[in-house]
Amino acid sequence: MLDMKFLRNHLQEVKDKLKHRGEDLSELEKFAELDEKRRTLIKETETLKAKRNEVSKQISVLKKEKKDADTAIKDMREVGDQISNYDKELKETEDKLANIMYAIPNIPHESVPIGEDDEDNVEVRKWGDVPEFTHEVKPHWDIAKNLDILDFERAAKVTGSRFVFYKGIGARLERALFNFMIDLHADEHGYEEMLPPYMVNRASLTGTGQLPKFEEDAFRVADWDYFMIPTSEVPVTNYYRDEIMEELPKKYVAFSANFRSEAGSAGRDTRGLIRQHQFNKVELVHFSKPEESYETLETLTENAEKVLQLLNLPYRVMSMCTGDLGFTAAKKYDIEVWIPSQETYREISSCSNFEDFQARRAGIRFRREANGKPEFVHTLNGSGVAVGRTVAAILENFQQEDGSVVIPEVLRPYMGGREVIK
RNA sequence: GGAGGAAUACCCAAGUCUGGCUGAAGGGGUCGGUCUUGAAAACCGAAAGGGGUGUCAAAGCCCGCGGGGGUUCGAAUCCCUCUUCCUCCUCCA
Repeated sequence: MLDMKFLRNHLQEVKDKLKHRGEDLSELEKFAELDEKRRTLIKETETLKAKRNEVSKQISVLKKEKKDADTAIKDMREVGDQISNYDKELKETEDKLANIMYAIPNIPHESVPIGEDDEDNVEVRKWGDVPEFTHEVKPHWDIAKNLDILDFERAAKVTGSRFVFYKGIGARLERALFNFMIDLHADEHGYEEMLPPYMVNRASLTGTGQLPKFEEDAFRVADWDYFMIPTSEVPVTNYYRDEIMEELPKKYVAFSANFRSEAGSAGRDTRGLIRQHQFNKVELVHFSKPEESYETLETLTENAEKVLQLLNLPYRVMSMCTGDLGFTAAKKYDIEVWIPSQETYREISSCSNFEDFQARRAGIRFRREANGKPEFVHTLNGSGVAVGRTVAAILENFQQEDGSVVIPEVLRPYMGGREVIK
């Protein structure tokens, strides 16, 4: 959510900055009028309330002195009716205004490249050498089927499409990966570890920006108004919702399963681990002071890259252009890992600075000085990294001609010393 | 699932029965000072306190005592409802 006062005073400027996002901004057109109406109504109702308070005190005095207060009481009865009329209209106006504010995307940072879609994203850096194979390159689902470590068919029977069973050494690989990632971030990068709830309430999803606009992307628990988390960003960021944080910066590494309906993705990545309704992810979440958040975004991204470097997986870092930023981010880097069977890089991590966009929605603040006014923190998060896609990348990048897969060295202690999956 | 109890500002905590200058006592904490080699403790002093409106800034005004609604001229206080936490019983990985 943007700052209403800022929007009021810089409406044209905001419009200019948002126009490259490619989002529907028609809601913004109604802002000025509703904002004006709101403030007019506030003035009117508050004038009446001040009067009522005044006269009520007088009534109290009259009664103590045993004088007649009937006229005043009668007058105030009418004033009370007027107040409730104004309040009703005010509430309607504020609800409309809130709907608009919740629907306006974040303002892109000045360093974000201007562009329409993923074609216009800018490569920031590239790491590692893309493997060259002398044998036929297989997709990870074929490799996994031969090794009997993933079972998509039975998952489809047991649940439905876009679910998977990890089996045997495949399950061990997944577990090894997220343990390795959590340990790296907790022990080497100084993150505090967290295991969050996998379901959250509506207020939490509104706080981080998934609601109200993107409800169709989430799995909702019937009869509860709880939602399965699409990322642990949601519970971890909302950990401090409606609080004034005493210590800043704070950073957490959280592991969770993530649940996404993938509405609108029908037909895309229908095979394999790339796009599942449920997948594991290690997530990095930062709460930072405003002036430090862009430095933090770089650190966060480097922390995520380190995972791929240690696993020896080739990747590139892309700066998302204005048209591909997503609703909530002011700036976003995607880390994309090389997937040999597709001869392309695929997103494995997304690192974003939301500035105060989420903090304003979620009411997360801090004090600069002991008695200072509370200010909104900046929130950031990034995958560190998506576990299922890492499994896919490992199977494909380290596949051997005989169908076996070499396990990256850093994972071997987590794999009971195994060097190869065969 | 059953029976009770509770929720007040950054934290603790009065006020609720008996509605009326209660931004809301009192502490803690914070800040400044005395003392001390330095600190702690003790003592002295001070400021501020969440949101909105307003403004260059402020003053002022409005809201505000877990959330929402109601009664009343007037609600922290009375009524309804929801949520969360605690105790006991029941159940349970």
